[in-house]
Amino acid sequence: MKIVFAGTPDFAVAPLKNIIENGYEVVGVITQQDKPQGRKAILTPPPVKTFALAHNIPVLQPEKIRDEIENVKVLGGELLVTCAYGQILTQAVLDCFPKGVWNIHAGLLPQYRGASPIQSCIINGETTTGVSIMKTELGLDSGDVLCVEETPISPTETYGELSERLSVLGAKLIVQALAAIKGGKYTLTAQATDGVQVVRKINKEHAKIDFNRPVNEIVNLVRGMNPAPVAYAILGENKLNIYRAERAVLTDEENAAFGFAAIGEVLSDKPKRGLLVKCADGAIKLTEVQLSGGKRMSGGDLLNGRKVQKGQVFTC
RNA sequence: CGCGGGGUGGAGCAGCUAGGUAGCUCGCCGGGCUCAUAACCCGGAGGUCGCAGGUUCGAAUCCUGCCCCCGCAA
Repeated sequence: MKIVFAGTPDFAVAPLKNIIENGYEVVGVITQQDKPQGRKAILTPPPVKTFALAHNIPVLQPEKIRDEIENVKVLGGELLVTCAYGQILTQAVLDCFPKGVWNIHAGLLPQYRGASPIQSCIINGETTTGVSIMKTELGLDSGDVLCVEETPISPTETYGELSERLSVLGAKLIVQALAAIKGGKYTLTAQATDGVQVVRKINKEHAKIDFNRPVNEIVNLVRGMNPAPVAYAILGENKLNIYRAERAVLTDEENAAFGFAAIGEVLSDKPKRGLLVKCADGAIKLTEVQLSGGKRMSGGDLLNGRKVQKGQVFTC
């Protein structure tokens, strides 16, 4: 069975690797174009491209895949596996593959269709997610599901950590799915018609912390934004990136003392106590932070250098 | 030539503009107070101030070159 793999970021590498290691013939890889990365804007190939080239697999990087149908056909694949590729496919693309187009989706369906299933799950405070292998059709993540495996989300797990786990899970599932497809023994299940939800791409605009929100909601936002695009808060002229945070457990004395504090006010003066900030329903402890231009450090260290002091108030 | 911040004992910072004994907070070690402590008090160890040149009687501080780290924007 000749397979073409379409994917772009790190997330897609493990599945591609596992497909190859299970003896499938990957005749081509389709990925996004190289993009300038970092401060020097160095042109960087997507991780999947790097991996493919290292395994001597032909790589296609169409600006718009729908305009390069012929090149896709030339690869000679019978089946297309997509995994975080980053472009919308057209019917003409789907028609290139007699054994179908199958997608590895890092979320449960139909609740988490769309571009940011992993991040959105965490931000929404879900305790369970999973990976779905589905048949790709023209609708957005609306295709029939071949198999699903669920996994619990730990209360402190970040976007990056969960993404890594789901990538490995996806790698396992796609190989099972390919075996089923190859043997012709599988059943497709239509997605439920209620509970459909499409989660959009997450960007910086969603990453600003509003301390008027409940503590748990902010903690989840911080988790879902780590490592990118990273939650942040504004303190005067400074922007503070927040990588990790947790609910602060307050003593009775602290509760009494903090009663009059403003929303967003820094409550702690002792580095040992950690960096506590007042929220709608309690206090949040910012445990890993980074000031513009500075290193990442604990909230305690930040207090220690007095870049942030008790009584200052974050802009909400 | 995209914009910008930074490299000072183990950690986080000040000192640099107007060169002249290495500072602060924390950690660590020892002692004390205490029923006890992450609290408090006393004492101590620990730094070629990113690297290399230069100016100077004297450089963390001024000049030149280089290396490294990071935020923003793409």
